[in-house]
Amino acid sequence: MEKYLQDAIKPVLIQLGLTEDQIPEIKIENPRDPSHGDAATNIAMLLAKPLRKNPRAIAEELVSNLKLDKKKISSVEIAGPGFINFRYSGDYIYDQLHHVLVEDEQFGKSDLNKDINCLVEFVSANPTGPLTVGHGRNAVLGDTVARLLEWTGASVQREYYFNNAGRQMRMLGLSVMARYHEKLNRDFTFPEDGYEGEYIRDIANSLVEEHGDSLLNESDETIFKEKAEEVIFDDIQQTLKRMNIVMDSFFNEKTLYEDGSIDKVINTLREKELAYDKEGAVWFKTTQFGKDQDTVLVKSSGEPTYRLPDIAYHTQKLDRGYNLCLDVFGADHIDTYPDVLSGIEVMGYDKEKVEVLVYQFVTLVKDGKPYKMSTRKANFVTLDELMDEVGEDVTRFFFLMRSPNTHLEFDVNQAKEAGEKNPVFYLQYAHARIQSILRKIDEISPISDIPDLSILSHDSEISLIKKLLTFPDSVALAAQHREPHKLITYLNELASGFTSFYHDCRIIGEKEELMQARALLAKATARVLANGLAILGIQAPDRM
RNA sequence: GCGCCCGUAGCUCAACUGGAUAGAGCAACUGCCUUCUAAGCAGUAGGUUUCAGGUUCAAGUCCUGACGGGCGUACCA
Repeated sequence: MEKYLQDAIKPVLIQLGLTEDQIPEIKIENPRDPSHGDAATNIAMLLAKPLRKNPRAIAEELVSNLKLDKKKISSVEIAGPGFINFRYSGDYIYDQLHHVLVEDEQFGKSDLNKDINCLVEFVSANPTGPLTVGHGRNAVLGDTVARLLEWTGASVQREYYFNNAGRQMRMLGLSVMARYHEKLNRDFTFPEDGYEGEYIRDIANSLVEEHGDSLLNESDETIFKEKAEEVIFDDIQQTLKRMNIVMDSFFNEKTLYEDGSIDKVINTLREKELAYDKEGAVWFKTTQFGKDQDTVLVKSSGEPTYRLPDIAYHTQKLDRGYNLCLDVFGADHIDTYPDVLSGIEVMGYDKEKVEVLVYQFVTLVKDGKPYKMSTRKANFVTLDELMDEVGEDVTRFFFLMRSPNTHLEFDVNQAKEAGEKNPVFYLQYAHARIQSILRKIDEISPISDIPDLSILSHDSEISLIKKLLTFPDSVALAAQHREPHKLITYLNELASGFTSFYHDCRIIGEKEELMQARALLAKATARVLANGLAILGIQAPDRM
């Protein structure tokens, strides 16, 4: 419809004497206030300046020359400072409602992003411990944005990037080793920055079960580290699966050393004189790209910092043919992003193809007080614990509920409430309620596929239908902004629209024709709720 | 100090990226279950969008400055 209106308006503007490039983008939007019609454009106001005319006069001229299909648009009004408001005709609305039912599980999909071949990299927690609440937001955001992109036609790959070498992993191995000795009542020294979580003991215990005391003579931590990695990765994958997340690939940072990507980056930077040696380390001239300081790429110990593999990783991703690399990470990593972009640009890649989705931190709140969380110490809350407490659907929903750009306060008490206070159930309840009605109708008189929908004329019916029709727009909007919460806002409005309808209009007990039409409207609503919840990765239950 | 993000109802947050009378949920108050699920509905109250300027037909949204909060600013990831 949006396109239809744009295509109708454009020739009129040309007719009014404007050239192709004088015409600004013709924006069609859904007015907030339904009394302003179903679609509106501000084009007349935008043209006021170049045409040096009163916007209302432009609007009038435009409207009088506009040829619109009566079957689609029933009225056009000029309002306020020069808005042009369009109202859909009944025929159009009923036809589109029918369309929802025909498309069914596909309704809401588009080919908006059909040219995008995207790699979404997310979670990417190193296997040093179970996923925590902090990772939760990352995981759910990444997965849901991936789903949104898929719904808009993109082809999407989900990848988990990790590093199982380096200091942190060594520390993990040493921690397990210490616990192993502890378990066998031997002397042990727990490393100073070791991992203190209880899970380390579990890993050590299972080593005792498998190997008895035969590992006591192991002089280095390797075997402990490997066991830890295996157990922890297993645990992480289970947690992800529980959250409805399945990765397509896991990418080990080590690969970048093996395939020469790392050397290539260093060499290229040196050739371009953007990398240099100082005090035994290799530095990247980030000051050339507007930074206050140059940054270290390779430490004097010979170990690279994370920035170097990060750059190599991105070039590698682009080499694999993706035209969009979407990285999801927390606000604390924001500073590395410009360096990576500078790096890949120097390497001759298009930095426009790399996009970052940054999210702010999560605070868990319980009984009105924030949880204290420190990752290294034992007092973090794992994602599994959180899901045990509030459930998987609620967990996903809460992480998606807010704009990624604002801090998220996760109120555990509110999340635990089975009803009223919990916004997830509102959506699921609406769906379950409709299914229940449909089951009952099915017993009385099975729903026909082609009732006369034009019998639907109550305000609640009409506004519900119109709400249903904007679902694809809402999916597209959320996808383009990479902001799933926009879809949640929509679904809340939809559910609210349904409950008003439910309140105002009875279905069962009305005369056959009306019951059939209303049943179909309810069915379409359930479909859209289910599709929306599917994008969010949340169940749409048939009974509650 | 510098960089990024944020400041909207008592609380948690929206506001289609510059549009028309700033909206939801929770908390408070008033009604509504003999009828399709009350995990619900209808209504009341709650605002100088932190403050001060500016840009324009139009500013919560853009610009400048202040104030307040978060994160970063490592040869940690």
